[in-house]
Amino acid sequence: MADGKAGGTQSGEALLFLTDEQLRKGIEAMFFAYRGFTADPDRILEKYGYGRAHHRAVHFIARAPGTNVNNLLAILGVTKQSLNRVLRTLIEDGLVESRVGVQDKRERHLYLTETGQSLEAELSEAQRARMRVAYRDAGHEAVAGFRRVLEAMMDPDQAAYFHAMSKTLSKKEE
Amino acid sequence: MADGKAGGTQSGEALLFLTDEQLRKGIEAMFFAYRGFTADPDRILEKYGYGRAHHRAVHFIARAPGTNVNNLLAILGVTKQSLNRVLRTLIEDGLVESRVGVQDKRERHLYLTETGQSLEAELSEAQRARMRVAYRDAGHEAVAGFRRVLEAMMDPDQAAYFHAMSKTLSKKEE
DNA sequence: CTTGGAATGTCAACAACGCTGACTTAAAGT
DNA sequence: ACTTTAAGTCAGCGTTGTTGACATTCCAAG
Repeated sequence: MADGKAGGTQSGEALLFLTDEQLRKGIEAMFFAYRGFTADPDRILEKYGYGRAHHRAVHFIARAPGTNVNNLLAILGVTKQSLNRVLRTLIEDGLVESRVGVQDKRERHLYLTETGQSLEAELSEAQRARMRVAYRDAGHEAVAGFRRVLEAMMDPDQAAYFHAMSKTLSKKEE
Repeated sequence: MADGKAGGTQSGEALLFLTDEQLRKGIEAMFFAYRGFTADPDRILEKYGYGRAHHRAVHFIARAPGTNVNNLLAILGVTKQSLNRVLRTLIEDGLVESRVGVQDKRERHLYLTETGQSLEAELSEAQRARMRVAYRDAGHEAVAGFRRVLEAMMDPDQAAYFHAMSKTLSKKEE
């Protein structure tokens, strides 16, 4: 436990040889890759005076148009106050529209305006471009593995949102 | 460009079929997985009153004992002032030792104390545990793919640090 | 030996974005 | 009628990032 060179904790030896060193490399790969992952959007956001929190909000509103605030809160995993600060500026700047629910008037359904859609497109395109190159460089088998490991790394409840996301294109609006 | 359902930008069709939808899923997988990735360390850090910045510093000092501040700065990609604030508390709390260089006395070489090593071990063990489970669940082919995609996602200079990291166990101290 | 520049550290101020706690409004459920 | 839920707001705080300015120390070149 002192040096963790090769005799460290291991499990599942029957199937996988996982030295602490290999696991550490995986950890560092996540760290460096995530920085690359956010680098392009960060540069774009800076032009408009927004931050990552704005990007996340815009992304998931684009993904599930008409979602309400509570749902977005659960996906993003932040507090109401934190999201509200971001959402307010996006609404004030005319990127997001907040419509009062018809069935339940307490709820606000969120939509991107045309301006919002164009920012989202710009951010998304930059991020997808990087993913596309990385996917192509790595090959399609690598992509499948990449996705499998990432899914296994999520917290179960987070993973549920991740899977639901594909289907959340069904709008439960009014 | 309005909906990006299936007719979006594609490249490398000869080898890979990459719809915008698949790329978006990859992006979201990174988002949710990174949250899982940091969740365990975050809980531990909270016990001691530290944050992620402390974790990163401790991790890379453990990785390259005797590294100087400038090198750490380049790896972490933050400003001197930002790192210094974190480093100061770690030194005050007796987790990190800063030794004046012998060859060049302007440089400070950084080392973990025993206390620092034990915190690092606790953080690292938690994070490795999650990686281990994720790796096992995904299978070893998936692991190789995971690593390949992550590497392809890094900025070139970041990737250089990532690769150098393995060899930086060579101490250039005094 | 003096001087320029590199490495380091420090101070102040600020911004983004998390958090808690308290409170209001409106609408829905019971 | 009463309670709960959804949303928004205000105030305050902590971490971590940023600039800019400035001091110190010390190597190295003139």
